[in-house]
Amino acid sequence: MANQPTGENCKELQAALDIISGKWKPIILFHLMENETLRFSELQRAIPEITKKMLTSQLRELEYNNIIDRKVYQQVPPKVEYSMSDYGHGLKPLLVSMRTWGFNHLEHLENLYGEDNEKVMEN
Amino acid sequence: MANQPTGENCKELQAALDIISGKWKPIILFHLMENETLRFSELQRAIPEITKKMLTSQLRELEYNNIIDRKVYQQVPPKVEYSMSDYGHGLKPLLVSMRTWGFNHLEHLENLYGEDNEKVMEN
DNA sequence: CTGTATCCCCTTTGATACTG
DNA sequence: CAGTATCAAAGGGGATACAG
Repeated sequence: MANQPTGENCKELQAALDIISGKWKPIILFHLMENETLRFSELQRAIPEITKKMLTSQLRELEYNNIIDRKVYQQVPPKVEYSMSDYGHGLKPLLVSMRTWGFNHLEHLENLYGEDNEKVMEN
Repeated sequence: MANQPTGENCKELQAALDIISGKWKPIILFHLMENETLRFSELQRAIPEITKKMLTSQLRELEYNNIIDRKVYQQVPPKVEYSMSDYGHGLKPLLVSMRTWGFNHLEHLENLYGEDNEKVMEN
């Protein structure tokens, strides 16, 4: 997220990529798009392999970018709910377009390199 | 590009992201979208900060994914031309959508956090 | 001119323990 | 429950030298 030279032309594209790229952001976004609101622990259960640290940091980035809302209930034990923000819903069409293109691309790669080929591409 | 858990749901989205994310791929793609064909050295001049190693590896990935074509002229000194493939042109609308969203998002961030704020976000 | 081959660094991600 | 703190590992990216 720091050093992107990208010659003045595509800093906008990079801005978009910063939101949705990363190992966990896509799946977090999909869960929040499908679920209205989710608690921290519900997200953890939905994405079992993620650590609290990563879940926290990715949620914080999305919140900073106003894609999601974070609602804290002042109670013990704590309860925090995450949901897409109004603004964040504007990201949905883009995500859907990307998923569609990606779906077709995976098919395209199969046609090129065969059925059960995992992307090997060593070096 | 390796370990993406992404729970079966958004491997398609990840597939799309794999193509266009990375420090150099967006700018490489934009240059190739604007120029029909470019030689290796022309790309280097267009993106002065990139090293040969990175330029080579990113071009190879794009070629592997059939986004760009690589044409080698068997001559001395060597001459290699890169261009978007027919298939690769199908990526253009998506890239444009992302740039548009990113443009608006940068504006959105300005409204939220002020004019000359670089994204600070420590921690 | 168009690359490869090494070696090094830095950022991102992960494991684990601790806290209000 | 919802995090933070600390330390370690991994992978992407960079500097430089060499090669066909």
